[in-house]
Amino acid sequence: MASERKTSADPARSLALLWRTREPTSRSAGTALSVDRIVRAAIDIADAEGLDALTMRRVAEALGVGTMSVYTYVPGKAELVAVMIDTAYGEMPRPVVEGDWRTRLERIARDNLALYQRHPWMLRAETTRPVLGPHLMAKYDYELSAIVDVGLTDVEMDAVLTLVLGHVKSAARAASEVVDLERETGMTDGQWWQSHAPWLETFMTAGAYPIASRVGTAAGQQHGAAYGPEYAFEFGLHRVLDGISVVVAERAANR
Amino acid sequence: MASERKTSADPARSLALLWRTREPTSRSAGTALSVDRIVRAAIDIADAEGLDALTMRRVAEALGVGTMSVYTYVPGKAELVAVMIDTAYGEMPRPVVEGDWRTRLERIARDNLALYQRHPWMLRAETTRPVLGPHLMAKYDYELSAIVDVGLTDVEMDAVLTLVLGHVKSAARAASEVVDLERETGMTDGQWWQSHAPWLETFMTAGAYPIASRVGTAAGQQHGAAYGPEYAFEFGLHRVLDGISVVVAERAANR
DNA sequence: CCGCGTGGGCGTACGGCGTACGGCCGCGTT
DNA sequence: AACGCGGCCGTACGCCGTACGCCCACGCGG
Repeated sequence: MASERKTSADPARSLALLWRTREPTSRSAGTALSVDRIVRAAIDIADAEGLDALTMRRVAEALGVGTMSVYTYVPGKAELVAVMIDTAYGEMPRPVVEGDWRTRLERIARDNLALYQRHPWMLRAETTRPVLGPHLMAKYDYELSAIVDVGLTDVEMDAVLTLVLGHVKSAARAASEVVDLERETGMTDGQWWQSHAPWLETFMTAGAYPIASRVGTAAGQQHGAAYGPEYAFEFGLHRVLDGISVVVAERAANR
Repeated sequence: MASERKTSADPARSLALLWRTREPTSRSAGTALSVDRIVRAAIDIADAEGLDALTMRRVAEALGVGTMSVYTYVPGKAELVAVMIDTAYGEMPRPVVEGDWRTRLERIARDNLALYQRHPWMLRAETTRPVLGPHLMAKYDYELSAIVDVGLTDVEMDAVLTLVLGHVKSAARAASEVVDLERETGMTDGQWWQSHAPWLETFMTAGAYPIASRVGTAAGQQHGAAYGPEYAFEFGLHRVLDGISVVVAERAANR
């Protein structure tokens, strides 16, 4: 079962780790381990095999050291995951995008989707409070800059970003579920449905859930699975941007 | 760490459990345990102490039986959680709402938010494929009926619901994080920020992240924490509904 | 040049998890 | 009255995160 949190009681320790406040002593120069090497190894494992495969023993093994050596650099697993998350944010592109705010926001949404596709474990790890590392700050700053001049209040800008990123995360999660259900059961999404459908029909007395049956099969088969999540992402994104346009237009009119 | 899934290889067993296909034999009449009693106990534990506190030993203890007795009625923990989820869906109200589709969708969003507030563990448990139990079907059917006559295609109706419910879940998750961070650290959201802020300022060299700093403090202090998540929910919901209005109007015009 | 303190590395162990396995026992059926 | 089957559950296994304390080599002050 998920856990995380627990520790983190000491803000100084956690934040110092995220911000890498630790000038390398002459002593630690020639050591085998470092926070960076540990984080890199951990991300590789999580990318390749998912968050469940990420154990402290596994990380240590990948680095060729004893399990407990990892704890020399990282207070615990929760903190390791936090640094992994901030590191992943650091990899994101932050291009200067020509065009209007809508173009920029759409680009941001797609970049975030790509992030979650590259690191699906983030979808299950980001549960607690935001990490407050340097790369998250940079990301937040960059994303705000895309809409800073459209006439919204600061609070509204934050809410807009929250909305867009929330949608991306939801859609990414749906897509990721399809993928790793496939990995775990060895069946495609379509095959999974086919194996469950006959049983479902057995239970559902005819005529119960009429709308659900019609829409469910339509939604299921029209975009024959695997393309489903992408459709949901695109549809939702355009709806969300349309909705934001309304406030933006309001503000522009009142100016 | 989170796990779930694993088992579930056998659709028949899982679905039969969800749909309670199991006529009570004369033998099982006077038994102490039942799927319902187990599920009820499990939901009580998860409601009161969170998903981390939900262990098979704990459930058995609450029922006054041996740990392994639970496995007589439930194949494993993943399946238990699935039944818990479907049961929770069953508690939701499904009133006939007067008014237009927007009124009904808004009501649905609030009902779903209330569900997540009553059962915060669902936010962390619903990760895998939807449960396909009778109550989820009923919920899906009911929610579709709210927008069945606005002129959208079946696929679009599904996407609209996905969008709205996704937003609700994101907002509920944000709100839930505030609550259980408070429970775990014993500090309010404001206190947490105050304890981290001085450290953050130490690390952030002045002038870095200018927009993030301004907007972050504005967003943080204007609606002085604890009210933040509610604002994000309301703001996002109105934006989403506005966005949906646009497609609905398009379809109405083209008819 | 030498001793020593310190910090990196890690072996062992503990408590807790999900659950496989096999046995016991009392009831309903024949 | 005998039987077998299904509810019940004690024990044990292999995982997990991590507390604790030891060893050793290295860098520095004398």
